[in-house]
Amino acid sequence: MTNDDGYDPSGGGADDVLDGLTEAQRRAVTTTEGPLLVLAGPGSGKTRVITRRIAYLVRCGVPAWQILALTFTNKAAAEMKARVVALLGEGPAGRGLTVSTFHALCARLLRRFAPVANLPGLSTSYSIYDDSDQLALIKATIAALNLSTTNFPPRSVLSRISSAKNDLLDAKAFEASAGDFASRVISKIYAGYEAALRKADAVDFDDLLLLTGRMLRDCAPVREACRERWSYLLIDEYQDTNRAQFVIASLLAGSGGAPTEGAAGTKPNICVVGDPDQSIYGWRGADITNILDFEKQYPGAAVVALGDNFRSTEHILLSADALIRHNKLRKHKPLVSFRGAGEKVEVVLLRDEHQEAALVADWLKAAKEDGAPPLAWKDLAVFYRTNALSRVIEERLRGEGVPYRIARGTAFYDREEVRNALGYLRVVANAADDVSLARIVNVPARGIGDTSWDKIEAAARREGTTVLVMLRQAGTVPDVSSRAANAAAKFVATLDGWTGAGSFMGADTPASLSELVERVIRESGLEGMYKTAAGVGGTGGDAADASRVDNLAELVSSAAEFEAAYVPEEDAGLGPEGGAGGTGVPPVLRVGSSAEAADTGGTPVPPVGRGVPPLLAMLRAYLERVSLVADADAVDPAQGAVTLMTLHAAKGLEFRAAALIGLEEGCLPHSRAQQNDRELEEERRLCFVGITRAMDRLLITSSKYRTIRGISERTIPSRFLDELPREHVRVSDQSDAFEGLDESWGGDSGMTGDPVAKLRARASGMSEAKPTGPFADLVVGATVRHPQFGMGTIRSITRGMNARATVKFRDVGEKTLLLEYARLVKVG
DNA sequence: CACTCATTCCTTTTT
DNA sequence: GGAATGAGTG
Repeated sequence: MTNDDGYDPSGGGADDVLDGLTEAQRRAVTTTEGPLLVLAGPGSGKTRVITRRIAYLVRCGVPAWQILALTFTNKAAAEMKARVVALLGEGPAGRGLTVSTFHALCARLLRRFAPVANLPGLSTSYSIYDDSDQLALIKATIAALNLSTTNFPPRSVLSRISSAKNDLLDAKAFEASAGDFASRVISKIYAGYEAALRKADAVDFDDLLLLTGRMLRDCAPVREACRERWSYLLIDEYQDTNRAQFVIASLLAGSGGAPTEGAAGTKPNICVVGDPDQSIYGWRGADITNILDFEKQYPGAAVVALGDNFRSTEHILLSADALIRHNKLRKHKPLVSFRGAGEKVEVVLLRDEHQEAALVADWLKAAKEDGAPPLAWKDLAVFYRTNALSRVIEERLRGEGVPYRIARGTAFYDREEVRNALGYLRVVANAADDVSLARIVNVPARGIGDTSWDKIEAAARREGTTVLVMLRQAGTVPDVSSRAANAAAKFVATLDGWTGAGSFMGADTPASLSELVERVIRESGLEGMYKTAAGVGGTGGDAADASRVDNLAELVSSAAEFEAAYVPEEDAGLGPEGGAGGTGVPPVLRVGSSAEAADTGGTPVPPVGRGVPPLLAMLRAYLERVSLVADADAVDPAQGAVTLMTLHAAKGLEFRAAALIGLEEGCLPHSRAQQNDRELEEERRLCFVGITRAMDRLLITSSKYRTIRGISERTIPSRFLDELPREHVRVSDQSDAFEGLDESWGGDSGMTGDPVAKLRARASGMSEAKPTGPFADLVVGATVRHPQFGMGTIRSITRGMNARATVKFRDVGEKTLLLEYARLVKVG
């Protein structure tokens, strides 16, 4: 992006990097020494400050390789790097600068230091498991423990484990903290899952952080090597860091993660940038106190607040400001617009989601035309809380011929066909990777079905070896049919053909990465499988399958591209440009160069590349890369279409005009996020993020009825609508427009009182009334008896068709019951 | 062993 | 309303 105005990269002094910055921005850039907290409000030029700061450091004589900048997304990292290069020029000045995501940095540190740091079950060719791999593994673990997936749903077990890892709790620590029965069982699953990961020489996303944090904490030589390499640390989106990331940052910075005391005397050059008001990943383990307590952790830290907003007009910004002021757990910082008053925010109440979609479509068209000059489709966006809301909008936009794209669309590397191909590649790179093997062993169907697999897998477990080893001797496994054994032999032979039986040498071994990928796709039968499904020649086939074939071809080109850019020496070192030679650039991050490392008897490690066939090394690097690219990286509003996305995906982006839909209780404060103030305030921040994405125009809609899971339900307008100041918003009620003239005909300017207030009052009055109809005596808090489960208390209840209640039973825990069948009896 | 039909279960998801 | 499992049949 180049909204960085007229800066001339050819200039040489440090001062030109400051051109055009405000006073506060300037302070954030030039306060280079010691800890610094930058509170960057929305649209305050945060990215510009970060990139200028890096350029300023370099201009002041700091070697670029001493600077480490950490982000959350690859996109942010790439943009940051590009903008720094634009500031410094392509020359040697920026050489060795490390801009990386947390996860990518950790992946490389682990690959580099796993052997030194004594991390059992982790070699340099470890696999990185994503969500679906994790799910497969956790299911297998639950099954191996003879537990049922109904009592322990894999997804929720996984999320428990994930949050434990985010808090740096390993299975043992988790067990120690496990209070109730379910938690103790989960701690067993956790332990089994960990063992399985280590056995497969694999880590999950959370492990990347957990293991790196532990390595930095426990292994002084590695810690020292990192601290020696990087003396200037910069972290973006700090409000979204979790406990593990916090510890990693603290250890890298050199404060040891110890509050106040331990840091005495040291003044690490750590600069964190973020906005507590935009913290929206608490549910994923992000800990907002990391940023709120920064000054406690580093006493005497400099603080710069960037509140000047260059993005949104006044009405929009002040609406957002008024809203966020309702949060209690927050540090206030003033928001000031530099873009003039602009138009008021439009709040419209609609009858149902179809009317809402129609209005949004009309509004988008009008916003496009009304702009001066007229806007492009790509300047427009629609935001919603949950993905399910996009469907109706999509249908309408399609019907009206408005081009749109969904920011979530399955990422390239997430597609089934691509994941299958990558599964083969993972098995090639890591013969212990049983999860990937399970995925692909019978895709396409080659006669090794579930029964044979189970037997071979059980045999492998008995022998304490990997499934692939057992597959090689499938004939000797009892009860495996000769047909399956033959199929297994053929499969193994194909695999060996690609790897030269593990040697990666010999005439038949692919000479390049792209050739390997191509052969895997062809010889595995994947290509043939999808071609058949697509109907060769295109007749009668499925268009989706045709695109699968294309995607496989695309994978080959992605491998070729990677190969072209790949430099083995850089892979061995750290930092994309930490290359060999040059002016004082350390070629490789090395353990054992410091005094302390020598004290602890740290042995210098051989470079990673040593002894590894080049093709294998390249494959590992390639797989690491593709494992770490995520959906959000693909969000690129550069196309000629309206962007539809969740509020979470919208963070960090901006649009000339935006529509925020579904402002209803239960939808924008989401029903699952109203348990406590912390959750509710995060919902409010989510709304804040949505509002502050809009530059010129903002539409907010709320629908009186919404179809949720197939049934139409009466809604209550979101409390957040009440919190928007009426001097900055224009409210209109169109929900009755087609229901006759009895009420508020033409009353869309609020002459007869505020429609939001009226509706909210009316609806909440209704919900407070005594429930009627069946089960009227069952209210939240009531004590009930169940024929099997005994006594309990009602935690929550939903009425209407299929009425359910969640009941906390004294003996058997919480259960959700269908009232129609449960025969609950109220007691007392 | 593979494919099809029914039953279940639903937030958000930077890596 | 819909995707994503699991059971059951060919």
